[in-house]
Amino acid sequence: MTFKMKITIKTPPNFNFHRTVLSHGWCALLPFELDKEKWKLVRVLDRGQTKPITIEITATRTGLTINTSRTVGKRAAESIVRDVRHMFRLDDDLTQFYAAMAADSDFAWITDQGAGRLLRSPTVFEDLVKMICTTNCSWALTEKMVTALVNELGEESDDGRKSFPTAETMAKQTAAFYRDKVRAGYRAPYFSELAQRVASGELDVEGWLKLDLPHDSFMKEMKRVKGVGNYAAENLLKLVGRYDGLALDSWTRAQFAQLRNHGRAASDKKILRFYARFNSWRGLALWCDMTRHWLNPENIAKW
DNA sequence: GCGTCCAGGTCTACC
DNA sequence: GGTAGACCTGGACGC
Repeated sequence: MTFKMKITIKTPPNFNFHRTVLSHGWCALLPFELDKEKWKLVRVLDRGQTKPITIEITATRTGLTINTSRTVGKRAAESIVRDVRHMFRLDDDLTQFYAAMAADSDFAWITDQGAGRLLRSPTVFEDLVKMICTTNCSWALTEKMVTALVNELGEESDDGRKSFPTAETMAKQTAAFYRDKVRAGYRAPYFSELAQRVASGELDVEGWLKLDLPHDSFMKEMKRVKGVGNYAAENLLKLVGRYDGLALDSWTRAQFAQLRNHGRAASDKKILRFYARFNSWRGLALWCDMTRHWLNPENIAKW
């Protein structure tokens, strides 16, 4: 497609575009699309009352370049910059994290490479819905559910790509829709209930970004959403900037066994003990540790 | 092609 | 508070 307008953003000195884009699976879920040959991340952004806009993000030595699918005014451009800063965690202060990692020879590569910024969606609502789509199923099914949500309910951008549906749009659909069209199975009623709670204002998930609660209370709050258990809540906590939970699932347990326990299964307590020295950063330390090899050339080809 | 089994995380009922 | 079984899909496997 032809891009109409270019916006640039300066990034922090330790920012690593590749590590952030491939920090976890979100770059492979619509409305993100990754061109791994050219290292371009495409994203459709919801613009509220107006048509969604498609942006293409690439990295330069000192910043990000954003090409947009149409020319926009100053306010819209500022809003796009806000969304990109949010998605790439450009305003997260990781100073203490990097200091802790640099002090441990096994983890110093994280500081050296500027890993640890976990890509997120422009809204907590989108991250929450996607997180529920990752529970209790294969990654292929997660992709299928998210693709159906975007294709069935998203709004078209200038280039025909679609945005992620808003809570208001999702609230209008029945559980049968999520079961039959999205193939969400038993999660179907969870989606309609969640969307209705958010759309009505009863549940303010965007407020989680500024919510200052102890870990256990925060977990309790997130688990009030049906379909969110320990794994989903601890992963969501990472996306709002809290890293004290390990978010263990079958994949991370298997990875730990392979990379840190001579191929033998380890108890959750043992995994917790291993990363306990990183205190409130332990969840992020674990995730970086388990995904270090993702940027090896032979692994990039698999994305 | 069909039937069966299994993995995956959360919910609910029960102890 | 802890636990067993149900939930649902898709892939692997055997026939």
